Amino acid sequence: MDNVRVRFAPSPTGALHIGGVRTALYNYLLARKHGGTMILRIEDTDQTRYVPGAEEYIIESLAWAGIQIDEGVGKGGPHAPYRQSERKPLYKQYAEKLIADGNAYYAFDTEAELEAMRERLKAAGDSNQQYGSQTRMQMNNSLTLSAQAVKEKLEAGVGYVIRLKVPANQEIRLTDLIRGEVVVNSSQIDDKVLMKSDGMPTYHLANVVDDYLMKISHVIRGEEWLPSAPLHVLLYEFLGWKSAMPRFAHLPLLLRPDGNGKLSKRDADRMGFPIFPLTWTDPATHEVAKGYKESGYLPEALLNFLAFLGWNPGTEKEIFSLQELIDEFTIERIGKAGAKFDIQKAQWYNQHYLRAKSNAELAAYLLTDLKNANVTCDEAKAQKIAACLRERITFPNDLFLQSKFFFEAPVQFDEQMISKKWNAEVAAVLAAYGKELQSASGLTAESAKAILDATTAQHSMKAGQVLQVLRMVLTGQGAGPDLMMSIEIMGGAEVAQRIEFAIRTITK
RNA sequence: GGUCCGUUCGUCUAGGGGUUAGGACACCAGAUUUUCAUUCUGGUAACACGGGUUCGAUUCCCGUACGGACUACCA
Repeated sequence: MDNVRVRFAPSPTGALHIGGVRTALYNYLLARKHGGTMILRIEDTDQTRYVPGAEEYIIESLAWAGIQIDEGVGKGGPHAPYRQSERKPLYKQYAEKLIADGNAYYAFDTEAELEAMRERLKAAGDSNQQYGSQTRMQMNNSLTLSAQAVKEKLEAGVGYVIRLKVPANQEIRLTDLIRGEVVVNSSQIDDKVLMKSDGMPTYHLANVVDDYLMKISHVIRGEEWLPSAPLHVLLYEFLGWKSAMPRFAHLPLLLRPDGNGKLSKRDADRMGFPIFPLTWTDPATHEVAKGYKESGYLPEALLNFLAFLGWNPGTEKEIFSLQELIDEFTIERIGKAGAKFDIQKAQWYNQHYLRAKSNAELAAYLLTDLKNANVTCDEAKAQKIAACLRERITFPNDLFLQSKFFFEAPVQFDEQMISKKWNAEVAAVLAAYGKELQSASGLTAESAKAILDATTAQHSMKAGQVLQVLRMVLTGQGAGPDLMMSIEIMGGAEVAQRIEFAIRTITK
């Protein structure tokens, strides 16, 4: 496959949905696999829905995820500009060519007239109330008006749109790389607006024109576009670009985890997982939606997870680096059915990639959190903590959460545990152990254990009899990482102090 | 409603005319771990339904059901 040119073409109406990230990823994988070009085009033809900051957000999100753009907004390239609003003057000539060829027409219908038409058809029991071959001759357009009248309206500045004149009863075929051949009868397609009354093209015209001009080889987009794909095919035909038409691949949708339907922000909020790659603050409502990044997801984990939502290599391997994904990716192996979004699997991937990191890398996460909490800790200690916590974490932040007891001595102890396990004998052993540790030099997990064994033996006990209490005394918790390692990290003096405090508060 | 798309364990999926229908996540159990977690071992669990075609269908075809997308001067 040579000259693969793909585009990710979001519209800046808000934060980038996680499904959009997957669409971008698949585009990117195909581009990289074939040494092609990944283009970012911003489809901002709807000026009323423009959200400030959305474009920057999209660019930052892709950058964070590791999806690199070769050409496009924020990057430039031979087909600049890549923002459709800036390409506005370009589109009209194509619409006019369509009119000149008799494939499109001016329409002057007001909103009320359109509404009236739909009502009329509905009342007549018509199954589809569309502006098309059945209805266009009853409407207010350049097909029904005299050339003179049209000219006058245009000159008078009467608002108009340009509509595609979709032929009646004609089979339109397209080959979708994922779904095979799709056939639609043109009578099902309405006379779509190509140019809006504000002079902007609609998505349909803009995307076809731009894909052609930008020499796009593959259009990989969500399944929600499949119904309008035949319309796009028609446009390529009318514009005389049939031979240059890109190949289509309509991706299965990302579905909500429970029940059915497209994954939405509401579902994500309700179930407590992010829907956006980066934290997004809605400029209008100031509502904040936490992102994957801020929630502690690693980009490599997210990408691996996303890649497998609708695609798989056909082998049993599930862990893929971005490069491996690139090497293995093929459109043919993309599934047809929608995929329910399973956040647990995402967490599993995250845990996996987190564990693959070195203690030094994990320590860096911990140190950052510690610093934000105004807790001082040296690198060596942080690395030791990372080492004993690394098997227990899903997110970087867990390191901080689970290591709190290292920096903060417990102030109260579980009543149940005390009443069950605490007695004078245990207190005596603990007191003796604390004393031993205080004087022990070069304390390690091994020596801490040896001393514990010796101390308990002196009291005719076994280590197991006091370990749970010891953990409670030292950490305030009933469960946690290896206690002897924890003691090594805390140091003899600190341990002794905590034991002393516990004896004082519990026996009182 | 209409059009289009889809349907293998709870979830992501592999597979494909004859298989003990495979893996992963999740879940459950056992082992290890003094705890929890990890790790290891094992387990529960699926071809939506009905007709064809065929010696044989989960796989191919047709229906049905169910689900989804679309049906704007939104993308």
